[in-house]
Amino acid sequence: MQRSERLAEIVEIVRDGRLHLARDIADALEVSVRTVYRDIDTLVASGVPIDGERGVGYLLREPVFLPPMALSFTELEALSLGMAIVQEAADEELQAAAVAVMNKVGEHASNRRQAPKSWGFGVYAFERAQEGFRHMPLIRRAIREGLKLRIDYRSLDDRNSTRVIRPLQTEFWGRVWTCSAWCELRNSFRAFRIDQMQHCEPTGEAFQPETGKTIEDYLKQIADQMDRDQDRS
Amino acid sequence: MQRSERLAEIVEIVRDGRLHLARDIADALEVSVRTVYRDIDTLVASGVPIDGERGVGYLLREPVFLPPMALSFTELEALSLGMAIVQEAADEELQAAAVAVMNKVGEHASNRRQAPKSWGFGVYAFERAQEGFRHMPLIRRAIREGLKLRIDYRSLDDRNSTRVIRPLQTEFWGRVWTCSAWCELRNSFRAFRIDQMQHCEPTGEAFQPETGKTIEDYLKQIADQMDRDQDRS
DNA sequence: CCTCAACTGACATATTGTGTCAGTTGAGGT
DNA sequence: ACCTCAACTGACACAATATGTCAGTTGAGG
Repeated sequence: MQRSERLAEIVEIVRDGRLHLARDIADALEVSVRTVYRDIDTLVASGVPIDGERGVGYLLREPVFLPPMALSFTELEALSLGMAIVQEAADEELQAAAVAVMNKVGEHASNRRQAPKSWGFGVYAFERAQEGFRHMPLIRRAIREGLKLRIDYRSLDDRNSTRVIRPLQTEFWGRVWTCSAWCELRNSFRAFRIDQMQHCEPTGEAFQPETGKTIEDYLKQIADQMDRDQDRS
Repeated sequence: MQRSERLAEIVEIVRDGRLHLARDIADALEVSVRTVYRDIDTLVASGVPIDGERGVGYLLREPVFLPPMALSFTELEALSLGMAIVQEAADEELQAAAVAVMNKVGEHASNRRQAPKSWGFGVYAFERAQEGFRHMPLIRRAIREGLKLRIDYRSLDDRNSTRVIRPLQTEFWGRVWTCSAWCELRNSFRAFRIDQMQHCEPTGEAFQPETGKTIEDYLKQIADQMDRDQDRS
């Protein structure tokens, strides 16, 4: 195995977010431990955020690494359009992320002669409702990490309630965002408009995927319901 | 200079879309020509689409290369959301490109333990109007390559006309797409709804950016107009 | 103060990369 | 048909780099 391949392999191994001992990595790649130390040095020197702790092991910090990646022009256009829309249609955190993505991609794509300066897209007419985005970063984090949320919700017919939910997915409907969740008050799936949440905070409790209460179950339930509706008509 | 750095350098050099001789590359990197041939072998072997032609030189084919890139979770979410929207809201060519982008990113992002299987986004409620997308791939190509287009257009008050335009940018309005262009019939900027174009074909003529007729001029004109409107009120 | 595992330095050895040289090949021009 | 150009290939000696072994040091946690 080539050195360069091995470096990529180490990133792959460490990327699962768990602890890894230099010894295990060395065994997996069939090289000596010393070589692993040297390789990790090289990786860290070229910017890969690997943390090593004495007596503990190695861990990759947050970022996900994309290997050198070939995107065609059309794919770059899709990317550029998508990021333009996100900049109009989502909360500030995602807006900033979209800008960051375009910067990372752009700085390398733009030093080609044949590449146009402007990517030829404009995106308008998404009504900005900044208020409605207020809770989105928290909700996204809760979905990622499996955290229960307590929300004060005002339904469309103006009834207020406080519930604990297990957030599963957010949906974008062109203008408004909803969050689908397992509702512990009703003991079933519910979709909540994010702009109708008066308040939203983590309960401090985490939840594990549980049969019957996962996003897959929810999507299946919706699909079944659609089938039944069609049978009726 | 390290071999790995040098390989990256060669990609940088060749990326400008012009011809390069192995000799020139060798001079620029202060290595022998033989080494350049070997390096280019290596690059081609790892998938970089460099074309060499005997007696001519080297050329990089279409793709743009992104270097190993670190994306944070939030940036990945922005990407994922954007691609999901593009899959709903654009023509088939862009849809396919969006899928391809997610596949490229996904195959590397998804073998992390902490990464959720679903990225927690759903996108709905973009009315698909496949007919309206018919001319989009051609228009995008025309914008990229600076090609004049002849269109049969039906305006919203049902008047038909045939014009030659210099397409500058496409805009997405949530439901419909428009194309802003310099109209050679009216000798001024016009925006056309792409779904209202009955027919659309390249004239075969190309155009160069020309003072007063570029996308920058157009955007500036719109900005000026907005200022005037505000003064009036 | 003991253990664990990350880390460092030194040195011989194995592997890989590089330049030089001497060719071959294919396309385009004369 | 022949020439030129520049991509390409193979071989070989030599230079640079990577690797394993060994013998340490360091910092955190028990």
